Formats: sequence, C-alpha cells, structure tokens
Amino acid sequence: MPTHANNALHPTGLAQKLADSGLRTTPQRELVYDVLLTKRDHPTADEVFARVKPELPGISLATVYNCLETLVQCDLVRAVNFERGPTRYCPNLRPHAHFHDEATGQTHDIDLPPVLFAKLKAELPAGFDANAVEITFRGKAKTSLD
Amino acid sequence: MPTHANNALHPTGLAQKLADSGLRTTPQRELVYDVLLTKRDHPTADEVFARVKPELPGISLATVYNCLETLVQCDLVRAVNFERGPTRYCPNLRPHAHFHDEATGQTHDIDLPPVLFAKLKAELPAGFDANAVEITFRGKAKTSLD
DNA sequence: CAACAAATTGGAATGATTCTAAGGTGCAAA
DNA sequence: TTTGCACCTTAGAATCATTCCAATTTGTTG
Repeated sequence: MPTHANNALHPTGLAQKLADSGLRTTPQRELVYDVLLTKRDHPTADEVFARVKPELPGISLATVYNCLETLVQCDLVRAVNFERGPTRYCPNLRPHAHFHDEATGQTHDIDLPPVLFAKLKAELPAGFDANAVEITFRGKAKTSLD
Repeated sequence: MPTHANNALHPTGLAQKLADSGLRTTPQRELVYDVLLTKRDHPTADEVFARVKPELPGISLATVYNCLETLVQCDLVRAVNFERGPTRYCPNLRPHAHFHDEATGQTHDIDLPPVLFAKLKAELPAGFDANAVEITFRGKAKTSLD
C-alpha cells in the first residue's frame, strides 16, 4: 500500500495516466499535481513553484514547468491563458469557461451546459472543424466568490 | 479635400476617434491603421512593422507597438491573443469569435449572432458581471478559406 | 551489477513586450 | 512669429515568462 501523504488526492488518476503515456511517477509530479488539486485558484508556474518548494526544497522552476507541461499532456490539467499574462493551471476537467475579474485579477471557473458548447460549434461555417472552444468572460465579480 | 493616398480606407474614423481622446493624427498612426485595414489577416506587431517599414523607413518597432496600443485604446482595433503567442491585431469591430487553424496558424473571424453572446452572459451565476466575452475555436479549416 | 532511458537541475538563451531617456513636432498663447 | 509645452517618436536597455541546454541523478531492465 502506498504511503505518500497526499495520495488520497489523486487516488488512481495520476499514476495511471502517466503510465498510460509511458512516463514515470515522480515526487515532483505528484507534488505539483497535489498543489493544483489542493488550492484551485488557477496558479501560475511561479505560484506553483512557491507552494511546492517548502515540501521539496530542492525542486527547480524548470522542473515545475516540466511537470505542468507533462500534466497538461496527460489531460490531467488544463493550461489557461488570459491576454498575455502568465499561463495558469486548472485541474478542472469538465468543459467550462473562465471568468477573469478585472478588479482582483482572480480567475473563476464557470460551468456551462454542454449544449451551449454544441450550439457554438454549430455556428461555424462549413469547412471549419473545431476540436476545442475556449470561452473567457472579463468583468467584475461583485462579491468575493470562491 | 484631403490628399493622403489611403484616406479612403478610414474616411472619418481614425482622425475623429483620436481627436475624441485628445490624441494627434500622425503619419505613423495612419499607416499602421491602413495596414491593418488593407490586409486583415490578424498580423502580429512584427508583421505590421514589416508592412509599414517600406512606406516609412524610419519607423521603429516601439512606435508600431505604441500605435497599435493607441488604436486599441481608441476602439478602432482589437487585440487578439491565442495561447501565449504574440498578440495579433484585428480591425473587425463587430462582435465575433476567432478560429485558430492549428495546421496553418491562421486566424479567421467567425461572426456569431449577437443572441449567442447574450445567452452566454445569461449563464453567469449571480454576482458575475461580464463586460466582454471572448470565444476562440481551435481546429482545422478543411479548405483554404479567406 | 551494468547499461540505458527518463527526469531533474541551474543557468544561459529566447522572444515578445515595455520602459527610459533623449530628441522631434506642432499647436497655442503672448 | 516666437516661445512654451504637451504630445510623439526613437533606439536601445530592461523585463518577464518560458524554453533550451548540458550535466547529473534516478530508476528500470537485462
């Protein structure tokens, strides 16, 4: 039985998906993934680095970038970009949009009914075949929400 | 009567909107705007620079960035970002989405019925007040389209 | 255990953009 | 019309996120 403290956070997902791609489960990858699952505030690579360092003081920023890229490749995490700001990372795999609060800089997940994504794709003229749609709202969130 | 060669391209828009913001009409700003209107392929700042230089050999890249920023501020042009790539510029002011062709890297405008934008905003939970929605499709355009 | 592939690391390199300081430019008031 | 002044442009330096690189470490497999 595994003894890693945070194992409960990713019961089978991480090791499984990594193995599926022929990749190894490393302490760095586990920890980076844990950090994303634990505080789902769309952190940047730098922020992930800061949260990870106390646990694994020897980790390098390059490794954090590598791990994040790996997690994205394995479909465990999504990279989110907002107007040339640093890339943010999101472990929410459901199809959803993002709301960028102009006042606080915070990013919120917005769940949308799948039918809406379908309707959008249906609007594409013939000849356009989309395999992904990204939707980003920009504005102000009146109260402090999650 | 004005004698500027490209004046037909921006009959009143540019000078007017600049004046509205208390800004001057300069040869650099006119030319950058002309370039955007003439070839609407969502060029980057570097590409705009390349197209502008033959007309105005002394222009600097910094100025191109400045002009583009000014045009965006005046609501004459929209800045478009796609996953940390360089910012692209688009003089299409109608509300529309973008389709990013993964094969060619080209960006296409996709006009969407305004009601769809409204429907999207209607999905936002209470407390979220969006003043803009950005929609980006990613995929392949089967044939070569505009 | 030996050999080899996969991962990590620190630092250098890159690319887009912004900043800075130093001239130009042109309207406006005297 | 001169002079003042705010606006603009310019070249180059600086910045920031990210990627690349070469060397080392780690883990797995024969």
